[in-house]
Amino acid sequence: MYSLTEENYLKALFNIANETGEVNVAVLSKRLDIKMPTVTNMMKKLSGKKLVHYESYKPLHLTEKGKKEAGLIIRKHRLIEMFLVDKMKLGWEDVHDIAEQIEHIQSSVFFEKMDELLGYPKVDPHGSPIPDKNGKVVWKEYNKLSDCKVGETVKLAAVINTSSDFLKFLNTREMRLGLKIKIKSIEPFDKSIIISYGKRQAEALSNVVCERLLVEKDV
Amino acid sequence: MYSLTEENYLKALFNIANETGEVNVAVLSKRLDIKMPTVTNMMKKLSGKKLVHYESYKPLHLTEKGKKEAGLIIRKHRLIEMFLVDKMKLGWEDVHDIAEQIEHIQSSVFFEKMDELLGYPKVDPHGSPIPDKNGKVVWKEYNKLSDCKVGETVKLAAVINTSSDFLKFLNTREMRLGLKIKIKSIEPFDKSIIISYGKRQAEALSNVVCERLLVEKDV
DNA sequence: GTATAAAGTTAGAGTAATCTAATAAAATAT
DNA sequence: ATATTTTATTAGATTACTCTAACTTTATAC
Repeated sequence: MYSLTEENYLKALFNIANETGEVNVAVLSKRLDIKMPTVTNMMKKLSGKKLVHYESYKPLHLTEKGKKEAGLIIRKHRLIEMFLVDKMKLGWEDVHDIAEQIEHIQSSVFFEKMDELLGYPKVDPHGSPIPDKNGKVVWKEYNKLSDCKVGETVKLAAVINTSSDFLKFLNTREMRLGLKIKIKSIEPFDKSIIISYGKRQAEALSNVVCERLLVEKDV
Repeated sequence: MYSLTEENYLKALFNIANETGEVNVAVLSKRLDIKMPTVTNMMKKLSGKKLVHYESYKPLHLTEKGKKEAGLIIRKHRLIEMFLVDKMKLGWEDVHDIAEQIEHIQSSVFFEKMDELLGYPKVDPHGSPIPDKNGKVVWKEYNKLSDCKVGETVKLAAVINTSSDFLKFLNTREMRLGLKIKIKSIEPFDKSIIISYGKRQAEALSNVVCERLLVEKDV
């Protein structure tokens, strides 16, 4: 259908738009580690295929068709991540790179079976929503841990910016999705916080970490 | 390491050599559905990488290095087929095309985990041996069903030339690996045979089919 | 509001893998 | 032994994706 290269551009456009709202050539170029002129060329190509709205010197937008295609690729990616963690017992810090490769496979039966075996999951191992079969994705409204108040008890629902290093850091603190966390105090100076959870009565987390942790409030 | 394209050439060279002994440009061209001049070019390239012994107008041979690399790719392919049948419950007629795509993935942890989950299998769902971690493959000495004598009882061990159509044909006859088969009679004229197995007391099989079924004699 | 910086585009070139057309070598048939 | 067919190679073109260098447009700073 679409080339591996095209799929990677679509996915990046979709993800950057979700993370930061606006996508331009420079940002896309950095994300994909591809030089700007190459990105411009590809935007013209994808525009010709009605996947991207492209106008010179303007921000980039996926068309509805482009969003759907991107959503379907991300659906595959997240299903695979779920499969690798749930069925193959790999760590959540290890699955991204593998999923990145398998996501380009063309085989409806393979992904349908995977979905079925997993029990039609709604989120991936990092708490990100899995788009439906039409590529549509619904984000639940979570709060950042950094926006919570002292005394609140919350449940860890998702992590932002799932770099392997960050996930390994969470592993050393025995933090995983579903964990109930109580906010014990917040340091006004640097916004670092002290939390308690499980057997740990006083773990300190920097604001940088807390901004990457999404929680549900009604526990 | 090697490109997807290079891997496909290596695999084809390996497989054709195993099936028919000699590989030349014309045969390889047909197998890969790639024109002969392109194949010649690639042979020179692979020769430069010490994967193929190439001399103009001579048959093609993998080097030891080439055999190892090809064996490792086929190892991945067959492990994946086993995984798809065993763990994902896909039919043995459906797994080849999917494995063909996943086999190019680079991730030692993924394939090691797969091997472990499968209990370190020695053969794939079609009875073909899975090369070891050095790419070495050992073929068991099987007999063709077409070479067996009347009265013998044998066990179905492997199938040759695993096209989807042939496997679907076997499905309709409820034939699968491990099946015990008794040869009831052989028609001298066309070498078709009558066998009995399971609940089936008299199934007729053409010689074409029997030549594709490999069996073990000591049951 | 002009100067500088950042972002974006155009033009031209390179690489990997493919093709077609023409030619050459080897194998086969008469 | 020559003619024909099959197999293989050479030469040159094409496509997809990438790059660098040079130039243009837009944004930012003072």
